[in-house]
Amino acid sequence: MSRDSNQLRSPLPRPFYLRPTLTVARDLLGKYLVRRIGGKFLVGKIVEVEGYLGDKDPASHAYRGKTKRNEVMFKEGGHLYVYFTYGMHFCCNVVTEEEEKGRAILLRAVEPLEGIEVMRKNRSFEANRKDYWNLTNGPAKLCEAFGIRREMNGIDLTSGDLFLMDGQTINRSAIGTSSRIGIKDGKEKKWRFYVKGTPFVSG
DNA sequence: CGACCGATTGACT
DNA sequence: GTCAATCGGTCGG
Repeated sequence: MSRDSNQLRSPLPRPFYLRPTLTVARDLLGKYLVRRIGGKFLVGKIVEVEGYLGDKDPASHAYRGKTKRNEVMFKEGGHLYVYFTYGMHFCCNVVTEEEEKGRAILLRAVEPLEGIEVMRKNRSFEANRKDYWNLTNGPAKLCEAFGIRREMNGIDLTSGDLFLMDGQTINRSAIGTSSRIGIKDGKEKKWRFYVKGTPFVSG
């Protein structure tokens, strides 16, 4: 990472998130997910996301309206929605568009760039493991690597110590599109986006 | 209230 | 390829 990008470690501004969800989803590819812990940083380049479109989308947690569990999805864009699933895993989403839309983007995979030793510790990797793409190539894996847990549900990504920042521009031709993974309803919607040709995507 | 099951992962046949 | 882990949300009675 260059010195310049170190100096530009500031959150993406609110308007970035207040746009159509699928536009934001494609634009998230190449952006950096950053967590500051004391003076140190965990950084990963986003390489895979999925859009979930609220009441338009039977696969979305927000499909049937606001509940205690999904209320964060109805906040203004730029907040973090963390949910608990399968009795043991956390996954995180970026809320998009204006308040009450219930739309969000699931972060499915990042490429580790900085703070890899901390990520290995958070993921309980054995010292001899060389397959470090397995640190963050799944929605629950990246949450574990970054230490994202229940108590971070609802935080504002435009201020504070967990945020997204500008990163690399991904050419349109380098973006792959597919059905979303792990859902039953809404398979016909091609709302998964990923960077082609990297070993850091899930699956 | 009980039964079912999930935007997953890792271990194992 | 199959399957258990593990628990809170959701839905039917």
